[in-house]
Amino acid sequence: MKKIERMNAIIYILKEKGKLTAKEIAKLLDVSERTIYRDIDALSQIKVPLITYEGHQGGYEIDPNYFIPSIKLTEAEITNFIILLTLGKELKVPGVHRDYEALRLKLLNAITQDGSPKLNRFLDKFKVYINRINPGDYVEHIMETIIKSLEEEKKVKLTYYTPLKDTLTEREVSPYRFTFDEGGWYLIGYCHLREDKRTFRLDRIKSIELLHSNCYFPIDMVSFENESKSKSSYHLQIDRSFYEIIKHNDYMEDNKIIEDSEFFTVEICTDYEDSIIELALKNPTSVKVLEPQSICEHLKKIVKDLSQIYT
DNA sequence: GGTTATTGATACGGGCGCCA
DNA sequence: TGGCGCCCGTATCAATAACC
Repeated sequence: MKKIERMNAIIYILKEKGKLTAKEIAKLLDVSERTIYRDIDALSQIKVPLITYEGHQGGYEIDPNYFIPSIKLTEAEITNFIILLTLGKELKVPGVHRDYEALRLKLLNAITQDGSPKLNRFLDKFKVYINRINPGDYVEHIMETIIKSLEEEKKVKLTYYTPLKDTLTEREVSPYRFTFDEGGWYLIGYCHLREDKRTFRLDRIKSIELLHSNCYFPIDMVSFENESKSKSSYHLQIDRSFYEIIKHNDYMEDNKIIEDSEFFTVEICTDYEDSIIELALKNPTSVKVLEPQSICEHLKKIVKDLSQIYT
């Protein structure tokens, strides 16, 4: 076993087994105690946080928080990580957006010198467009606080901006879920001020503080876990060739052709009602809403309002 | 084959805990 | 409090392996 391999092995052994004497480590690695002393010395020189206990019942320990960078990534894996990092930046994942450059450089630093420019050329040509909403800045440490609150099941205290009333309110929240939806990040939880479930857009949280008190959810909110957006059924008449274009879109995930003639008559089950309306408005010659009637009426009203404005 | 690095064996000093 | 055992720290020397 090479010295560097043995040094790694000592770290792993101490991480796994806790405190051991040089004699015990030597026995495990089948080398002399003296060799272990030299390895321990070498580890100390490279700032591995070893704890030494001298005397009776002495030995060596390693700081339990010491992180072992044991994963050697291939260039392909690094590329994938940087793509994910870029997605994280474009999705404005709190923290990732802020630390993007430092993280990107760390990953680039892990690949060969000739691999780095190649990857940069690719990244220059890699673009992600998230155009649903464009969230503002997040308050500092929002991500860390949310992660901690969800991990430890502790309440948070928020200062939340409500644009409709142009007001700031302070409220205690028991966080339940952290989600990304239609271009924005949201914290869902039980609001103790409103005594109800609320969804908080992250960029409207103006301050956040982790509280010591445990989360509380009323019994009738236990169904939180199984909650899902209610899906509705829509019947659309769609041009056959246009169907081929849109059939893999999100809102088409749960669709079936119920009549196959000059046009397809398609039943779609989705919670993306806005997308159905937008689809019908943008493509009147290719898409016609048949059901529900409420959507047809809604479309008529939009068209009527538009025709009055743009006479 | 010479040089350098690594390893093993041995010895000694000193810290620490236990115990009479 | 001092002896004892256990262990870490350091030094030295010789043997061996790796490298040029």
